[in-house]
Amino acid sequence: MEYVDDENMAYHHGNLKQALLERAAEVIAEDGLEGLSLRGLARDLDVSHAAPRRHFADRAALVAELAKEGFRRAVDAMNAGADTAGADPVARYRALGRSYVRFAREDAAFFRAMNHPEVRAIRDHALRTLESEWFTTLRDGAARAQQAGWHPEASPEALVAFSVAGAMGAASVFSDASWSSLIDATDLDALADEVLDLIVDRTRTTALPGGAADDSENGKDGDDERRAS
Amino acid sequence: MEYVDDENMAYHHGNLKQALLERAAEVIAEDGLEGLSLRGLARDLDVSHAAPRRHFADRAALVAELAKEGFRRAVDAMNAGADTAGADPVARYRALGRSYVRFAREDAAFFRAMNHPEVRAIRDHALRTLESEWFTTLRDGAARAQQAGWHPEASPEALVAFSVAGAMGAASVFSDASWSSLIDATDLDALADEVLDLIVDRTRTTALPGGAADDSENGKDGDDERRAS
DNA sequence: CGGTCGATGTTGTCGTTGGTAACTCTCTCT
DNA sequence: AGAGAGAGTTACCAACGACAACATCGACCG
Repeated sequence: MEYVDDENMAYHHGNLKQALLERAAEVIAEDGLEGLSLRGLARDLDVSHAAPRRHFADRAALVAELAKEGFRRAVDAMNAGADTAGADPVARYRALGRSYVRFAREDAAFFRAMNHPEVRAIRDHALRTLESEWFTTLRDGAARAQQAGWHPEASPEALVAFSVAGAMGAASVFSDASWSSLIDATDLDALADEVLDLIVDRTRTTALPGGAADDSENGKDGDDERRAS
Repeated sequence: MEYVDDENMAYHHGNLKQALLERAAEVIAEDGLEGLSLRGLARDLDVSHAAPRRHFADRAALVAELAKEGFRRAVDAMNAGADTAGADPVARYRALGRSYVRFAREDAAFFRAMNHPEVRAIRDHALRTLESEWFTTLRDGAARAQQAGWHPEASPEALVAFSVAGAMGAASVFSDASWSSLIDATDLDALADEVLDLIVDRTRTTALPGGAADDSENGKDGDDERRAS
């Protein structure tokens, strides 16, 4: 089965599975998940309508695969973002959220797939595992931020629920053109940063005896990357 | 056309339109929007598969009608909630959010309909108007809270985006069993209240010279109703 | 070198759904 | 009484997901 390297082959498509996933992401980016059909994908790739079945048991399996990739990308982006934010747990936590919102905006097709009700109803084990991995990433970030003095008065469960709600809400609002259009803003990325400052409110951080949270005063825009859209 | 009063009539169903909407809400509550089909509704109501067409041009029109009702209920609930919260704009704003989350939990079928991607893509004028009415309710609440001293440092646009994100995020998380299951909590209503306290952080309210915001010290649980789930 | 075999793709078919058209029944109004 | 509108019915079509049976290609093995 190792005759695949890069390009197309005669009868066998060569890498139909990957091609299906890529085309599906394009379709979702254009028309949303509702506009995705297996037969449509097959047409777009010039294969027969039953060809996709060799690679995905059903439509749900295909979109589950996209959602899984989405969770992987989200977690990677969040970890990478946190790592560029330095050592302060609160700054790292904010970068976590910032990277997630950015992921939702840039990889909107994957974000949509992950959060579509139709996909959320899928009980695929690998998918749920990746979802809980994403959740754990966010939860641990919140816990570490709290240990560093952020919102010490809040219960850990409330803080994690607040984190999920804030991350999901911000990502949804800023990745959905229909929501953004209600908001009067020219630079959505800058606005997203302001919203993140309201979620990760540094004034609610009490300095702790340990010196780990000391460099939190490099300003609210401590992250090094700025987008130029 | 006034032979309709309460119950069924022989050949004509009598109030098929309302029956369709009610049954549709039930189906959505059970199986989500994905499980809703016009033919299924017709079967459930013992009418022919084409009967719904007399009342709804297509499936989108039916679910748009549900979504519209959802926005009406949400706005009503939010206004009613604010009115029970007294005069302090910050308390009113918090009650606004609290009522919205509560609406999302109690009228989950309508909430799902309002926020389903398939419905969000509908360009129905009345629907969009009601959506923007909901948005305005939230925006005005946030603006008044800010005028009363809440988050004076934030830009109005950021504050409204933060409000939408927080409200949508909290409502989504607490109305979706699959999300709630990730969070370790026994009393979701109490947890939702804690999350609301994190969103509407009263410690970020600076007392203003005008006395309008003076009675804000009736505590964070100033709302009179408590749910017993 | 020829044959088997599994992976991959194709054609054909079925049931369900949304959507449309043409027809029928019932009530109302003149 | 009869026209006409409202509401429901039957019949039909296209698209889709799913499934089964068949065909083709390359790999591997004797």
